[in-house]
Amino acid sequence: MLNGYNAEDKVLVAVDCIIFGFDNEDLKILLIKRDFEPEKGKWSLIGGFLKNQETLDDAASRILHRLTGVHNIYMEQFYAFSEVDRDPKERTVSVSYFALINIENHNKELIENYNAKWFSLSKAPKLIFDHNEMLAKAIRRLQRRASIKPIGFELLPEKFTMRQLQKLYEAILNKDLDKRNFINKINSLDILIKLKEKDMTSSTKGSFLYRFDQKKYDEKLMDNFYLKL
Amino acid sequence: MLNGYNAEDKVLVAVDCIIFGFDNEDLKILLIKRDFEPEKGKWSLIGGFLKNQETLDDAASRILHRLTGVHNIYMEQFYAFSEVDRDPKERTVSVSYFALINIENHNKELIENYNAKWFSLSKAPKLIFDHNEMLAKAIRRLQRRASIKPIGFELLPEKFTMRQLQKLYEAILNKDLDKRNFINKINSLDILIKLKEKDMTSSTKGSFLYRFDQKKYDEKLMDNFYLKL
DNA sequence: CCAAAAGTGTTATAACTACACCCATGT
DNA sequence: ACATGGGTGTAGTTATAACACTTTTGG
Repeated sequence: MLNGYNAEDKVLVAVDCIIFGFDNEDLKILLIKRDFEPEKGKWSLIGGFLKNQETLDDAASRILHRLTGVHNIYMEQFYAFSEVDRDPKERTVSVSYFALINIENHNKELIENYNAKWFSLSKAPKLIFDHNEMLAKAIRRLQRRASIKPIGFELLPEKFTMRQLQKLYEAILNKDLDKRNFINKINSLDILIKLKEKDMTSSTKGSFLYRFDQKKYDEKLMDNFYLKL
Repeated sequence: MLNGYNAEDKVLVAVDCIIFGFDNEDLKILLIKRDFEPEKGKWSLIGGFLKNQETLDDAASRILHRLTGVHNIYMEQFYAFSEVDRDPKERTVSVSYFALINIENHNKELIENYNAKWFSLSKAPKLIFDHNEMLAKAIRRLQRRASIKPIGFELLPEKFTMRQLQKLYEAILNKDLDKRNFINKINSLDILIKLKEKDMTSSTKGSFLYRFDQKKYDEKLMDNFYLKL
């Protein structure tokens, strides 16, 4: 390596992850009770520091894996927070990621060992530092993403019912949707496979299960869902 | 200050700015010819390093002001780039901002002193490091922003004609728009003030000038322009 | 036979797209 | 008188929003 930019300041770079999950009713986030100073014992997002030899994505994956035991979690970087005193201990810039995880599909013991807990969005506690601000921004980003491309399947089990999907979107967008309009809209996207099986747990009649069709989705390149001018 | 997180790695944090301008024909970006190693003499985005006692927004403002002489430039943080070897000299994480500037409204001498130059997007040269990737991402972000809220007035003089505005949107979205539909759409937003004056430079008939009405815009809280489900 | 959730279509309204001619003025 | 860019309206199409009843079956 060439000799560096000596005169410049170096700072700590943290990665904080907003982990969203869904329990068929509410949108939830995973928080940990912090076990070191400062702010020991307070609720916090899951985070860690960027190492010299990894990218931010690497760091986020590492942090998510350490807590949940799961690899290949859907995640997306969304903002760098940099108030000078945001961490009272030392100047730290934090790059935030949001992640979507199937709430059934992670290592419960790991999470318990980390003093982690799922909270409904509406019941989230006060968090350390600027983490509430991060959370608010993450929710807005998730809402936009969900309106723009059919994200969110990551939050459901592999097979799911229309009603589950609708409830998920209602939870993300924080408003009620009309059942028929929702189904028509989803069907018009033509990215789900309707299975022959039914889920019998939610009603006597049972409701058909669907799978997300990644192949069809990729073919359609659903990237331009924006309001067109 | 409490004593720090000693075991953690610190890195350099850079801020790189994609500065968009508009000359009534093309969307342009401002680039500088780099006058220090590595990659001396190559074209580059405008950047600098984050200092210990400033936020990322502060750093971006400082960098933009130093180059253009202008304060209060519209800017928006959009992504942190962190490939380990993106800067061969030293490990650097770069947080990118895009900025919109009225191309007439900056200090031309300053820009010349910095070896800076406006390039049409279609004629942008190869840039150092990962700056082409940053540029591509900035363009996509700008396009989305322009579809979502009436950004872009920042790129025009205070008084402008409908035709100028249309050309700007055509340049941003990189496609032709229908004159009548465009005007109807803009008028339906009801955020412009039609002035009595005409601009006589572009035609014999002259065309009416408009101003952006910040107050009306704020009242309307035009934040939910997204595809609704 | 009834409670509980699933499933299914139509109509009214709003938004978007495509499209062509006249106007004003300087040269 | 003509060349140049400015200005204007409508009709067809598509997307969205509002709305209520029937089906299934376990208890």
